[in-house]
Amino acid sequence: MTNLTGNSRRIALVDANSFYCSAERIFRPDLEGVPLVVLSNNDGCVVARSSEVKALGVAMGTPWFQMKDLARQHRIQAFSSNYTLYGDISRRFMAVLGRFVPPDEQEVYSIDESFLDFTHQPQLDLTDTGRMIRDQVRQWTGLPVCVGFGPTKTLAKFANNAAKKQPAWGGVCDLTALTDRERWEVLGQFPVRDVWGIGGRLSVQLRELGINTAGDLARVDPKRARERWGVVMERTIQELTGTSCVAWENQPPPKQQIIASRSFAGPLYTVEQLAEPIRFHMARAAEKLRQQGSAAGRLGVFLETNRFRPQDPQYHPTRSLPLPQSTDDTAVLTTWAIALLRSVFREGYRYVKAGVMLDDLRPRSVQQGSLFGAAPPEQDLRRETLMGVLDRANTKWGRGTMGVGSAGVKDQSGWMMNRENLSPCYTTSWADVRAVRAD
DNA sequence: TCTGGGGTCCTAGGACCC
DNA sequence: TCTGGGGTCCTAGGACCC
Repeated sequence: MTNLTGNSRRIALVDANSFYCSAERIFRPDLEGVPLVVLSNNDGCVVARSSEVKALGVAMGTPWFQMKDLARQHRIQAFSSNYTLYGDISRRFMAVLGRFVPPDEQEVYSIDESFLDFTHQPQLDLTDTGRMIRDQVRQWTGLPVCVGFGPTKTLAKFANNAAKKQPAWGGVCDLTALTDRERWEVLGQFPVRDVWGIGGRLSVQLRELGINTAGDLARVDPKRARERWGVVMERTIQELTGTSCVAWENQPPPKQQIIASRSFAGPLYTVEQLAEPIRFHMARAAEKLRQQGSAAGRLGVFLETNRFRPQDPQYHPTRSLPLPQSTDDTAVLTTWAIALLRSVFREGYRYVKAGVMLDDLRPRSVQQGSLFGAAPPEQDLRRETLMGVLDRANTKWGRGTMGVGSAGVKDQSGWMMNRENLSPCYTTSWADVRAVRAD
């Protein structure tokens, strides 16, 4: 039988429980124990469920309108997603975790998860460390978290999932402290679907082959798995058996693609109507582009009809083009985006969503000048200043304060999203800061 | 009537080039 | 009858993640 800890790394994965729900509860202690969901943009579907709602059998992604009866029956509280709040809570959470390891031994993996590498602190008892992390995060941010330890990232993720599912373990699971036999036993207790990298489709295929548990998968020959499913599956199996294949990324790599899109509040029908959200999304995407110091070499636009209404004629075009010169200029990008919109638009459809994509991103500093049509340097400089002013104004006074053309000013009533149950921005807006009375 | 948004990697086929 | 090899770009789709 394979030795699961042939290498001696000690990796932790810390993950907040029902992060968005827990973030809403921090400033509403009265919601402790109350069934709670957080909804996606447009109040469309459930993206976070408190444990009470999970116990009711509500699946992730359930459309909100389909569960309104259930919600009334069980007095489920629903919040529109408040990413300003969650982003700020996340920063505080990550800062607390950063106290346990040197900076390059923390990898912030997502808004609510972080890897920590304890390999270079062999003196620590990991189960004790896990408990300390839990206590400190709870005390300093109010978030409940679970901690998993393993010799690879995949096993650390697995341990974290195990800790969440086995309340008796007290929110901490250290696979590195177990004997080989115990470890295989734990792997055998959880379905293969719980393994990082095994989604709904693959787990069905695996089960048809009699591979039901994580332990079964760990026993599959990686080479044969590669022939059948590809290199990703091969790496997953190697990680499960203790061989590290997933790189450590303490610095988030620059994005290779930037997308901005939204469903509309209601359907749109004309190219003039669609131009509004396209301008708006292009402004957001270009802002993100400038934030990471990149310029885009390729730009795309896509439209969607409602795929849940088979009775409607369906059309979901996407078209992109290489730009003559890579740029981060909102006005230039918007002009091309509108041209693309006009080229893909067709009359007679009920459009429910539109978006833009920026690809072929490169650092702005090494941008190649184009032989033809390049702007003279002083004009480039003026544009750069203009973009800087625009980004600062939108940061300071709110998105949509300033835009190019009509991106920030026109009527947004037809397509701007619904957010009926938005909580206050307790930590980022002075108007929303909670008052504590001393009497 | 109402069904999220933003990413990654991998594969495969066709066009085209030398 | 015999019908290269290797590379890029583009598009599309499939799978996964949070």
